[in-house]
Amino acid sequence: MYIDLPEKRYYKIGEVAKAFGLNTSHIRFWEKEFDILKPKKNKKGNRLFTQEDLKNLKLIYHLVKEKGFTLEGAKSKMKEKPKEVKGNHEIITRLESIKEELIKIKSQIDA
Amino acid sequence: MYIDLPEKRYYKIGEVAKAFGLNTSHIRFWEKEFDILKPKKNKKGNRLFTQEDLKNLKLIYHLVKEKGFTLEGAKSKMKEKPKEVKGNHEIITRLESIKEELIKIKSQIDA
DNA sequence: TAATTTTGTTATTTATACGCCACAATATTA
DNA sequence: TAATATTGTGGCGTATAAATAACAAAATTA
Repeated sequence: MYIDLPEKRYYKIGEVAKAFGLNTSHIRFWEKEFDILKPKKNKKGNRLFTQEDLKNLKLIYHLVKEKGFTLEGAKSKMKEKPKEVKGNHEIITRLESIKEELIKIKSQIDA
Repeated sequence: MYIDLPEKRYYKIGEVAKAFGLNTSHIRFWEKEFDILKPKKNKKGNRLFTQEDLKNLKLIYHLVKEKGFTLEGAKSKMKEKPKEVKGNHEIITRLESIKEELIKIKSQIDA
């Protein structure tokens, strides 16, 4: 999952969905399920996802799709250990991006 | 969950089910799902649950019913981090029983 | 022996986690 | 401008997962 998105202030639901390989209904469904996921809305009601929202979404994705929690399990995990969960997940995310970097460097050396 | 069972070598499925508040179908269902759960059988085919089986069942129960893992999530968690999972769970179990003890002691002091 | 429990297999039920569609409003592209 | 695309809300449909029930035969227990 998670194709890189360009850096910007707000993302539309379609971009977000595509980046995660989910459809927009799915994103909105998770939004109903998870209190943590609360994108702003503009005057017309369109969702504006911030980087922070993306982080939260990524966390949900991680727990549900990668760790194998039920939605309820993921919710209570986030409620009970918000710091641990968020902290761990940020560390994992950072390590993953470093890994990407290293792989790129390696491929350059090989070339 | 988990009413105490008397100490003995083997437990029948009915006793086990009652102790966990599950029905026997459920136990057999989990047995099919989780490789880790493999009670012996006597010559006639009746299940004989050992203490070790109970531990494993307790662990499954913990992950699925208390932590909120899907069955798949619980399986892969046990596969990927068997020591961590088992170790943690044993520690939790021991601490819980110590807690029980302490509560008993406290109630005696209060009296 | 009679009552209860257990067996494996299969069927059924319930719960979870979405997917899809309708319809309207707005935005983008040709 | 016209056609196409995107977003919204809301509701209904559904695939899969998870749990339970049903069954007759065999075993165990009282």
